[in-house]
Amino acid sequence: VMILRSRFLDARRKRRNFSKQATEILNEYFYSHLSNPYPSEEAKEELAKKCSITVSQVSNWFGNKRIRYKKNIGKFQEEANLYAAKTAVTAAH
Amino acid sequence: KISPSEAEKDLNKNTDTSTDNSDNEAKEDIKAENTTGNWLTAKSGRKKRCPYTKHQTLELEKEFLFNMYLTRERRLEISKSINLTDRQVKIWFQNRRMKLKKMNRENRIRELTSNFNFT
DNA sequence: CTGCGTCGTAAATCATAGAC
DNA sequence: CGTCTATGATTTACGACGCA
Repeated sequence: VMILRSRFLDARRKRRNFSKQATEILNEYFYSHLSNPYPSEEAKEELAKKCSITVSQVSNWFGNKRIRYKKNIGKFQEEANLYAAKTAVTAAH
Repeated sequence: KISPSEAEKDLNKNTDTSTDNSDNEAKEDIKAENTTGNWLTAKSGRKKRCPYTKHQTLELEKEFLFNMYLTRERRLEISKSINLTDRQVKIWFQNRRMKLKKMNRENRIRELTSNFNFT
């Protein structure tokens, strides 16, 4: 038990990139709210749950995303189009 | 409760309702200028972030251990001794308290999670 | 009105996972 | 495998708001 416990606690120490699904969900929200990409506390909680990460991590992600997007919109254009198309389809039905 | 920092956002807010249905066509114009809203408005005249030295951080950290809140006098002494403005010291303590709060929050959650998994 | 408190964030910087 | 860059986290600095 202690071994499992320490393993669990250690695992938490190393930063891992988020899963592809999590990033997918975060990006969907970001690009579908591009005019005001500031999720409310409630929205953050929901995103955190869906992504299996913490609310703080959601905040970090949006903070990083906003500043990096702003710093180089061109670099994100492809990604933006991709998610725009995706949400358009979703919205369509 | 709804209040938290809504003010700043209000400044950038736009009428979403208009975005939903939108009558496309002229979209391109709107898009080109407005897709990103005004949220990228840069903050003006802000001092550039300047990482503190190890010594400065250590002194601040030591003082924080002694007391989380500073009197004006103590703040002045410290700022002078480590060559920071007293405003910087004030803000450092504010940020440090927020950091502590966050750490406590995380520890609490972690403990609950641990119990769930191992007891 | 002053003045310091929290809260949420911008922006720069740090650390290192991971892509190549 | 060693280099780098992208990515998540942390560190300064404020603006907006609160309370005494």
